[in-house]
Amino acid sequence: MSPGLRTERADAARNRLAILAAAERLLHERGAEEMTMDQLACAAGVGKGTLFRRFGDRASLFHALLDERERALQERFIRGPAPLGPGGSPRERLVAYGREILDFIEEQHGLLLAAETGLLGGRLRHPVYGAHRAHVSALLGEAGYEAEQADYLADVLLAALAPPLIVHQRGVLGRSAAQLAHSWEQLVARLVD
Amino acid sequence: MSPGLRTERADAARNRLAILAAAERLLHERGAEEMTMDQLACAAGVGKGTLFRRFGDRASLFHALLDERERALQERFIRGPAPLGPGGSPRERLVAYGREILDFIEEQHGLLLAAETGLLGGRLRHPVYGAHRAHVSALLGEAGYEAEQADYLADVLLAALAPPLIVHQRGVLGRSAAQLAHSWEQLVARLVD
DNA sequence: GCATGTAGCGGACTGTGGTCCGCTTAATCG
DNA sequence: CGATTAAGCGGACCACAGTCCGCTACATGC
Repeated sequence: MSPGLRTERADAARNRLAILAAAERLLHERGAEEMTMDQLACAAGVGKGTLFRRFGDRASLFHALLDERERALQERFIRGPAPLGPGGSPRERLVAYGREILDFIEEQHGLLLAAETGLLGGRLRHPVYGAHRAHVSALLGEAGYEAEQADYLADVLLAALAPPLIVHQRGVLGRSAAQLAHSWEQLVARLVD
Repeated sequence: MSPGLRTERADAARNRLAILAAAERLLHERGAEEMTMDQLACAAGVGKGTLFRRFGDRASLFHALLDERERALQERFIRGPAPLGPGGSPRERLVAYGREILDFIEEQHGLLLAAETGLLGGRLRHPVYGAHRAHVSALLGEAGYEAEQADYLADVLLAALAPPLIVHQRGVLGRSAAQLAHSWEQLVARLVD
């Protein structure tokens, strides 16, 4: 996949791929919740130390698994076709952005929740959050908000699309995906224009 | 404090108070993060089993410690004086509500973050969340929103006031308490009236 | 008081995330 | 090639949350 630094040792690369492949398989068989790091190390045929050396901690492993799809998602709203990508009004783009995130959560909620279990701040301090925040804030800036309020509102809008909240609304509260998309659209309409 | 059920055994009550007192003390000396359940059991002079029998898990212990202050907070916005309590317009009450929550987080952030570490949904499925949600949703209803959108917006507004987000904005992003209060007011102004 | 049933106790135990450190082995250089 | 070196390996180990179950002692009826 990624060429990586030229100095990655052959066995290291082999193990990294083995771990990712084994993780993918275990996630498919059991859920993310049931997969333990010991099981994964065993299934990948590596020691536990190797696992943690490569991925740091459990949450980061899930981030690594999401990485490819996350990258594609970012590509779509930064350089993809309108209304999600450049070309539409800020309002159209924000509405499309929300729909896209809701779809993404619909497909990846298992991984997303599992990746969320870092104690301090969760996803807030992850670089990925910064990219989304910058995007939303820029759209709000285009829509006429002053920079500081745009940043603030970006945090608010992203909080409204946070995986744990969406999953709660979908599952516990019984909201349909369509209802959430509609409510999001009304929210954006209130804030932009 | 609470009279409790008449059938609470004397030793049980004694232990409950000892645990809460010891927890309060340890939290003051070390932080919430550094306090382990073993230490607490030891400091309170009880077995670990007793600790978990009474409080269920670590997060619930912190909820119990917050309970009194949380109850007082709810009392203030449900039955207290305006503009927080009944008497003002929905918009005034929502602005005051946000300020109150921001103050509350400012004082209790240690406990609030520690109480947040439940895997599934965090505070979303706690009864306390339901009370806040009902309050905010009712105010939005008064302001003219239809019930479903009011519920949705209540979730969004509460997400904007979630302790991890506020702590992140205050600490990492360097926003002042006054800036956050101001941004909140602008947000409410956009959504109500 | 004393017997009796049971709520509550406590600490040994378990499962899991994460660390440590002596050993292995891939890459590099002569 | 063989020697050198350090990146990488792996599994024993640790800390901590949460469980289990035989024992204790509180409340209740006599």
